[in-house]
Amino acid sequence: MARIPAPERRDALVEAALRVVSRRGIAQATTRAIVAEAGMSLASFHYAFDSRDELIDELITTVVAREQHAVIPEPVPGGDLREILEAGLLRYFEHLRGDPEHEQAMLELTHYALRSPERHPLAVAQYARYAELAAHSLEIAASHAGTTWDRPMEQVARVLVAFTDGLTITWLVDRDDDAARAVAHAAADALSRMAEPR
Amino acid sequence: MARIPAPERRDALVEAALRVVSRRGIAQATTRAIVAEAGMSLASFHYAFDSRDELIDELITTVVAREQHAVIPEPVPGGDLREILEAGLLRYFEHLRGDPEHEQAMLELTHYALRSPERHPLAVAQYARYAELAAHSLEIAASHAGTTWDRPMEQVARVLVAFTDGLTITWLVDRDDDAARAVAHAAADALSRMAEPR
DNA sequence: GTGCGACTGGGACGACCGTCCCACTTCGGT
DNA sequence: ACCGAAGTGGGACGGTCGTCCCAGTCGCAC
Repeated sequence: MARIPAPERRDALVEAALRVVSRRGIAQATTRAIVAEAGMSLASFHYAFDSRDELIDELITTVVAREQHAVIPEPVPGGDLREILEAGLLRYFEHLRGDPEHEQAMLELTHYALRSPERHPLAVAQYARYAELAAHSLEIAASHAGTTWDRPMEQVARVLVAFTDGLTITWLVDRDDDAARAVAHAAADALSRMAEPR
Repeated sequence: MARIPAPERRDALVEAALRVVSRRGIAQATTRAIVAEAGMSLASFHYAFDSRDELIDELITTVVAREQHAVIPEPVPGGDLREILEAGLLRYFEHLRGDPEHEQAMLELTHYALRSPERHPLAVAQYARYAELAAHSLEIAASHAGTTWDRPMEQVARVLVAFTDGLTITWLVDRDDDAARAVAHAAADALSRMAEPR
């Protein structure tokens, strides 16, 4: 096997772990499965990481830091706030449809982190990151629509995160595209009513 | 040990399994942990069930059939539709706050079912049940408010389920009561705009 | 009361888990 | 050229998992 410095091997293992979690779930993401996915031997795993827990923690941290599927990157030309928000939510939905396993993996990682006190902060950080991305999108949306949020943006962002999450889980279960679009429509409606014309 | 007929033992094991899953997560719901919770010996498990998978399947089926935390059981006297819906969502939120582990367990069971093709229908049935309960609540709400839904109720119910789920996960992560109430408010707002005066 | 089917308990099985050990190979600095 | 550090591979460890076996015990129909 090619000789790879430990730091690079850590990265490769994290990527392999993400693929395994996405494809088979976190319960199946054993050291052996991850190592096989990365094409390494078992010893290389514990040369790069002290433990599986350490890898999972780094996986969550990495994937959260990388998260960028901003809900509203490009505004609808000439649209009002509600239309811009809905377009953003639909854009997220298309992202979800394109890679359902990734969002499923993110959700599983959240629940995994939620189960142990020392990992709970990772889940909190994950959703704080979501809220940050949501706030950024909302800022752009309001600016393009010429409106101002009628309460602290963090609160609006939290609502958007909740709506997005609800859309995700329900669609992952029933794969009902029309229903998901209805959720996006309703969510955009509710959010747009949290703003006032500037 | 007391002699218990197999059918009753099945029930007791399902109840014990639910407690274990709620308290420690489905990954920790091993045959030994469940049997210890139920105060039985390991052999009794496989006398009542062919396999752990069979128990988990029955656990999901049972707990879904029992699910009843209707979102809007009692209408607000004199309130309009939006207020009734918000009161119902807040009622659900109080239920969630009272037993967070149960909702966390339900979510974990969903993700567990989602991971194997033969169990996927269980998750679909779970969310179909949620939608059924939601539809029932919406029916009551609309009737008390003197309004009619402007689209098939199943669609409105699906949106309510998504909103409820989003509220649940985000609150389970950050335990932010005010944020959850804001989600309830926004969700009620969006839903109420899917109805017209009768 | 006796027999037979229902139920119980303890112990064992093979498989798989995370982790570790150690002899070996390769590489970069001198 | 060499030497220590860095990286590699295979195999083994103890532990836990789901499952199974079997000798034993209970309760009920006759």
